[in-house]
Amino acid sequence: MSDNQPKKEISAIKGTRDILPDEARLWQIAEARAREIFELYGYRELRAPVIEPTELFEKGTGASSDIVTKEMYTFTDKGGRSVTLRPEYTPSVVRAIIEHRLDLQAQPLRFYYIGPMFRYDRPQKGRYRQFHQIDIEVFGEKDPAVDAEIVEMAHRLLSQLGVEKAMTLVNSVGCRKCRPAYGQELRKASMAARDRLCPDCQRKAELNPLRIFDCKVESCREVAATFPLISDFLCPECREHFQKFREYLDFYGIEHRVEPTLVRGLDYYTKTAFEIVAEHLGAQNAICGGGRYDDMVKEFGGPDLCGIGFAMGLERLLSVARIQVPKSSFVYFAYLGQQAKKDSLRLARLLRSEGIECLVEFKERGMKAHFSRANKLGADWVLVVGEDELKKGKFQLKDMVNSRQFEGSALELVSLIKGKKILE
RNA sequence: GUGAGUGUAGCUCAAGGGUUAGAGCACCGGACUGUGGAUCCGGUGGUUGGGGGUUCGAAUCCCCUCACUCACCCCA
Repeated sequence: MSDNQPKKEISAIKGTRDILPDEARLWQIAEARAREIFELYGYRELRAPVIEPTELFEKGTGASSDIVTKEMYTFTDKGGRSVTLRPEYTPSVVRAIIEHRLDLQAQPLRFYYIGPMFRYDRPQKGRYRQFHQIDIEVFGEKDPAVDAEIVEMAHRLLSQLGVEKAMTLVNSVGCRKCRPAYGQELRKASMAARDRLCPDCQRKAELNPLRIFDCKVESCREVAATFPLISDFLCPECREHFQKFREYLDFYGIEHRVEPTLVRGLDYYTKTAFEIVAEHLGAQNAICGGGRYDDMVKEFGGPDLCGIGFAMGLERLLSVARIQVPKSSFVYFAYLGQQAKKDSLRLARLLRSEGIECLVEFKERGMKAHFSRANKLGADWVLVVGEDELKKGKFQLKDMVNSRQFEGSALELVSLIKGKKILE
């Protein structure tokens, strides 16, 4: 035991942070808007645990994905089970559907959830180890109209939160019938051009040729321009689905750009993949990402139930949102003496039961100090409780914004405060 | 995991080898014992991220380490 260890202050662990009250207010508003909007479209909240068996993600997210291979918070619990803090939400919902036979309910099923996710990444702007997602999923609806509807719903939320210049990128990644052929062709092309690629892309040619498309090196871009595109390989069914999806987007008046190289990092997507990107977010500019995953439920041993959904990153969303915080108003009690303190406490109970926020501080102060304090705290009203008031049963109420003062009984002042609240 | 940048008071920043590391804001108190914001005065607050080295002398120069930030990778 060494006693000269450098004293180290305990701080939040890397990639996590505290959301202090001023900021938490913005979170509350954003979350409330999301819930309101999703409920308008028939979505209902489904809360799954933060912690799940590790195999859920190995199977669902994909054993070869970056998330599973190097970004999961995985540990062994006291019972010897391997458990993981969820890095994403979709596999949990799929698990819940199968476990509770939710597929027996009338379809389509629509769920939403808001909560923390965990990924052991190196933190940077817009990327944290504990981050928060707004997640929605629809099960049992094959019609591409629903693909467009969730994009439209995402845009409604963004516009409610004052997010401007959000660009929608769309693609179809095909299905198990048509995608493999494309993968082979792309690999063939990239391997053939290997010696003209940068070292980084030479590695990608073997591991994930799709990533060569977003290399910034000019020579790589030239090479990549000659590569085949998924759009030329889509089977008739996928092609039609993608076309209808885009028709519905046009129907909704949602501007979008086809991004033939948009694949998303998760293995399970089929057909539709999309992303919404925003400005001023730095390198991590995707504010929302989603797509269709028609095979996942079945692969988990469940019924043949198609799915589609998206996730929005709350941290990223809030960094581009412009949220008006409604002004709250409260009454500060300026009392003089022990008796008045108790009367203040009693009056505050009355006002609170009328829905009025009250603050009675326990430290005794002079009248000047009370007002000074009330001003600093941003009180809208100061209720003066002193000997004179107690004798008369009438109190002085000062409007701190207009510097006007009123006198009245407790009930008269209640209606005065409530009346003003309604006017605002 | 790789690379770069930054670490001085709660916050924003000075001091660039030379007394006891300063200022503004914030906080607490006073001028002002029944009425706020302004002004003035005073006060609390620092092992200069941590450790080692060079030097008569280190916040300052060197090495190590930690933290934060941004980027790569990947993604929300």
